[in-house]
This record gives sequence, structure tokens and C-alpha cells, in this order.
Amino acid sequence: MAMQLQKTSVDNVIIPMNRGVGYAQPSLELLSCHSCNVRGGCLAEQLTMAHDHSYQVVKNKKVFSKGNHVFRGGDDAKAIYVVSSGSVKSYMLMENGEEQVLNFYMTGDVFGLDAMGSNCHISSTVALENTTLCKLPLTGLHDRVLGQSFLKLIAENLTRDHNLMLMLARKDADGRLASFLVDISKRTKKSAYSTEDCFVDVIRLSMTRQDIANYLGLAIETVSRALRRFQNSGMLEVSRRKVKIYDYNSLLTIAGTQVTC
Amino acid sequence: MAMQLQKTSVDNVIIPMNRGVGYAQPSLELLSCHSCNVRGGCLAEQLTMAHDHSYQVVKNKKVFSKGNHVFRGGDDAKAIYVVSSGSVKSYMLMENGEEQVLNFYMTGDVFGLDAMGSNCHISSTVALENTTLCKLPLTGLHDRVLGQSFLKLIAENLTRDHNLMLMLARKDADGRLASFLVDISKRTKKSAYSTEDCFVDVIRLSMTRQDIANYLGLAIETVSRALRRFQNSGMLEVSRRKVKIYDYNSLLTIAGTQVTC
DNA sequence: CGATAAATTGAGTTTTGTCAATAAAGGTGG
DNA sequence: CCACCTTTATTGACAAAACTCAATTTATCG
Repeated sequence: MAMQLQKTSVDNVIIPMNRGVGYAQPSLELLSCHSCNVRGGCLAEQLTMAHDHSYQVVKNKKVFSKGNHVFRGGDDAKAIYVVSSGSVKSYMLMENGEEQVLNFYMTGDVFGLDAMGSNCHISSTVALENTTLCKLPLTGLHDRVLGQSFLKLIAENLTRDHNLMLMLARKDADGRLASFLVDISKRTKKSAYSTEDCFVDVIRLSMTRQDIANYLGLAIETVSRALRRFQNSGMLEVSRRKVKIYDYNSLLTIAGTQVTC
Repeated sequence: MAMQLQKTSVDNVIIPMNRGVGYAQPSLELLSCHSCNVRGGCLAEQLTMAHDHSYQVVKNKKVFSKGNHVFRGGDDAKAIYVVSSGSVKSYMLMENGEEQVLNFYMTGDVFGLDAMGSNCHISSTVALENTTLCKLPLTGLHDRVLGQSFLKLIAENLTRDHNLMLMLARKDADGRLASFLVDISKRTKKSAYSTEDCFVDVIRLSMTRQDIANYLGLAIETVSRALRRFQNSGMLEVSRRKVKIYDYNSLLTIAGTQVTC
């Protein structure tokens, strides 16, 4: 879990982190909050004030040199980060090793929100140059102020956005459509009563082909042709808005990397 | 502003909304919370409980028939919505009239988070079939519990994600790169002291061409060639990581629709 | 039952990706 | 301080994927 070894004054905080192999030890030098360029002023102070000081946000300044990771996918962490100076990139790895950059964060930007609701980070973040970050552990905020549900919601929304980005940036038409069908299938399952293992084999699409095309960033004709290809290969059967899935595993293979919460 | 005409018991709430032209009047029938399929149980109750009942979340169930809008971009609203039954699509319009679908929300999904931090909705949401929604006005939560800053942060992150989606799904290589440069320019300005009007004319990129390509969903060669084209047209001058912008307006034109907070 | 909207299918074009070669910059060690 | 090596970036030729345009078929709705 998160370390909370020391409580300090609000201004300058240095807490060395224990990191696994592959992590650089952040520089241990005294950093001033006065030089922080966050828009709207110090975030920790804003959050603390918002709760009438009943919830004290601990600040934790760190320096990362170029190429060093702030966190990696899979790390368990419940904190958000403010870029005090420098810049970082947030990215996800696909199964084939390609990386999709989700965002670049520069001075004044805040990142790490997508991990708030889940137990671990889905994405990784690495410094692009020598960078100063302010880490705000939000375990207290999570538990005491908001309740699990709300932060989970936010993270869920961000994660689904990231999944779409990955699809749009890295997958071809077949991959996008397979990914879409798998997602719909999974999500339909969540609320319906089904005897199947992990998917609903009959989907009723509530949207038009044009909607699907507008979602996947494809032409409507491409969606139509991809569906036809899937049907010809025996993977599924499609009749207007009704889709019967026969070979879920093949669909998963074509879909490739999926981001899930 | 948001209406708060009545306070009711936690179970069944009907509040008719005054909507402008183009909005359908939601059906006014009694809806039970017992039939709501939200994952993790009633969100309003979860949020209310999280604050020891010091903050009461008002529920507001509504039925939308197929094709009717829940809200449109530009509407001012501070609420989140839970899909009780049916489905909706969230989308944004580009300047050429094309629409980018951001997400489909089905039973149990929660949407509207991207508008929490700003004054108005950026995206629009429309029912794909007859749909029951539960509206949770969160003005109280916004002001009293979290403070402006935190919700703004979340919305900012979601909005930037949506901007990237739009780029990946709808823009060609030139459009993506122009969009990227404009964004970097704007964001650099925010924290730097500059005499220019609304952009920094000299950008120092902290990321490699490969990073840019991985962000924009392009091949590195395509990024290189697009930059060359921009330079040949006299729009800018590029030398490794340093970019001098001469014609910001042309860049804006090529970039097309930009999503901003 | 007719009119409109949605979906499918084919042919040709355009954009971008892939592969390959080369050039330039940055870092390291002697 | 320079030579070397590695990383980063550029450029060209060709191939593949997806888009556009057009025609047709099939639903859906009044």
C-alpha cells in the first residue's frame, strides 16, 4: 500500500520512495513549492481548504531525470501528480509491443486520475526531460470524502476513453469492429442475466451502422464490409441490428489489446 | 441555472424540466428506483451515504424516447446521469458537420462527468431507443465537498481525451499534426511569460518524433513528411526539436475543430 | 402500400504504412 | 577535444488499407 511514513509542514516535503527494479531513485533535494507553476495555485492547498482543513493533503515533491518512470502499468498507487516543471508522457503498451501515447503533460498539468478508482495504474508515465513532480497521495480523500463509487466512476470513464484511443490509433477496421463487439457483449452481460460464461452470444445493437462508423472513425461502408467478412469466416451471424456470436475467441484475437478496469 | 424546485423522499422523484426548442418533454410517469440496474447499487444513495447524509443527492428519473436529446453541447448543466434502462450515444460535432461518437452508454453506465468542472456541456447526448435515466444534480457536491479545482481537473482530463479521440478518428495526418502543434503552443503559453497574443511562436518539443507518432496514431515517417510539408509552405520552420511558427492561422485552419475546456 | 431511411455491394482513387537507405545529432570514452 | 557509436530523423519507392462515389437492396414507419 501507499507509504505514509511522515507528516510534515505544508511547504517542503521529501519522502524517498521504495521502488522495485527498473525504477530510478528520485533525486533527494529540497524543493520549494514557491516555484510550482500549477494553474490556480497549489492543488494540495486547494483540496485541503475545500475540506475546511479536516482533510490534510500531504505534498511530496520529487525530481525525475529524463527516461525515468513515475509509475508503470500494474503499479498500485493512489495518488495524483502535478507537473511542477518539465514534462512527461503517459502511455500504454499493446500486446505487440507498440506503445500508444495517451497524453503529454507539461508544467501545470495534473495526471494520474485514471488510477484513482482502481487498485493499480493501467498506464505508465515516464519523464521526457528532467522533471519536478508534486505527488499528492489521495487515499484519505478516496476513503473519507468521496466514497469508493465516485472515483471509480471517473476512472471507469477515463479508462473507456483510453480504450477508444487505443483502437482509433492502433487498430485496423477489423480490429476496431471486433473490439467494439467484444465490448458491447461484455457490457451487456454485466446487467443481464445470462447462463453464459463471460459474454452474451446474441447482441442487439441499439445504434445504426453510421453511429458505429462515427464511433470507430471509419466509413459506414467499411463497417458493413468488416461485418460481412466476419460472417463469411463463420465467426458470427449478422442480420440488421442482431448479432449472433459463434466464435468469441477469434473475435478476441482480432480485437487484440483491450483496456479494462 | 439548475432547478431545485422540490425536495423529495429518496425513492421516486419526478421533476419536469423546462427545455428550450428542440427538446422533447420527457414522459411524466412514475418510475421506481427498484428497477434501476446501476452497478454497485443506487449511485445517489452511495454518494449520500459517503457524506454521512450531510449532503443529500436528489434523484430525478426521466424517460427519453428514441432520438430525443438529454443535453446538447453548450447547455449549462451540472449533473451526472445514470442509465437505468435503454441506451444513449454521446457525441461531438465537427465544423464540417461530421459527428464523432465519444461513447455509447447502456444500462448501468454513468455519463456527464465531463461537464462537471465547466459551465456547460461540450458534448451532446441523445437516446438511441426509449431510455430511462436518473439525473443527479451535483451542484452541492461540486461546491461543498470537492471544491472547484478537483472537478475541473477531472473535466479537463476528460476533455483532452475527447480532443485526441476526435483527432484520431476524423483528421488526416496534416490535421493531427497541426492540431498537436496548436495544442502544445497554447499550453506552453499558459505557464510562460510571453508578449504574444495567444500562442508561443517558438516551441521546444520535449518528445521524439516517435513519441509524436505514437500519440497521433501515425508512422514516424508520416510525421516527418507532414512537418516538411508545413515548412515548405512557409507556415513554420522546424529544426530538430525546435519549431518556429510563422503562420498560426493557417495552422489553425489545417487543425480544424479543437476541443477546449 | 408507398416513401424514406438504413444497409449492402462494387469499382476506382487516395492516403498512409512499410521497407530500405541515408543523414544528422548527441553521448561516451579515450 | 575528437572519433566513434548509437539514437533520432529524413527521404524515396512501393504496397496495402480504407475512403469516395455510385448503384442497389432491404427495412421501417406512417
